[in-house]
Amino acid sequence: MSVGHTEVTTPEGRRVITDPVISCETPQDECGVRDVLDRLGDKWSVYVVVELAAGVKRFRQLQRAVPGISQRMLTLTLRRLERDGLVDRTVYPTVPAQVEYELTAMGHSLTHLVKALADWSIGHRDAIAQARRDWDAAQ
Amino acid sequence: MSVGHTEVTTPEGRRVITDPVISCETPQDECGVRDVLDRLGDKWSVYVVVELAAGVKRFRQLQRAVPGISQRMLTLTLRRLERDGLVDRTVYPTVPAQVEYELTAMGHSLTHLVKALADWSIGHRDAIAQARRDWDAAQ
DNA sequence: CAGTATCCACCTCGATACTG
DNA sequence: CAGTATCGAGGTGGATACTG
Repeated sequence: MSVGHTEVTTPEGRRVITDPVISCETPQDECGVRDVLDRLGDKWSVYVVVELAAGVKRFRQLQRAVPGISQRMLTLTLRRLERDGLVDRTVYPTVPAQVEYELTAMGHSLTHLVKALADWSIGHRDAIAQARRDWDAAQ
Repeated sequence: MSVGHTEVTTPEGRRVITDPVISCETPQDECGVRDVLDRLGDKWSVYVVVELAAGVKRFRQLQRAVPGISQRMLTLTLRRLERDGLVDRTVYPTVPAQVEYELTAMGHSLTHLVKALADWSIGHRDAIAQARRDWDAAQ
């Protein structure tokens, strides 16, 4: 896979792009970019990752920290993150059960990007909201 | 909204996090972070943004550049990006019609994050794939 | 506390056909 | 070329109830 592009100058002098910027040998797997985006794209992963970025947390602690997430979705989200090697799960055989979640090294390396995304998000939320109002009004 | 956290040291000497890292006055709108993530999370937006990051492109050009995208999804994706103020659409009243798409300034500012994400993705795809194999084998 | 199981509403997306 | 319209399959996520 490659990330790059080819610029061509037309006879009219306009610069246009001819080649795909992301090109894959196997378009089906989409170069593994989807692997990450699927995790970032689902409804809760980013919030869970951001919470865990601050440190180790238990299941209930996470559920309180992420407003609105259901038990089912927190479980699913954590399992997927664990499967992808982004989160470690530690079970303490106490009664009642106690389980700690923490980011792996790979999970932490993703954190910087996620935070940058959150910051961009917050910085542009008003502009986006305004753009939407304008667009909707124009329709 | 705030991005931050509060560390507390327990009587046992363990550091734990008590407060949500992302806290919103209105949990419903999720601080506008979802506004961005929804766009990044859908199946095609990132690819379209990456293609447009390289320069102006027409509809068909985009469709060729993004393997597998249907006419319908390209239209929907572009409309949503346009509505969010990330993409500009210019119609030339020729026959047949010709429409050019390009990133707005805001769209370009998102590009850096998207590229960073794509790079991270590519850099960790093997590690993630391996983690998944391990996890699946353990089940 | 930390889950699992089930059911269901919704929404996204793909395929297909048609239009200016 | 650049769309729109319609249909239908599949997947995501919420509510609820139950368990070790």
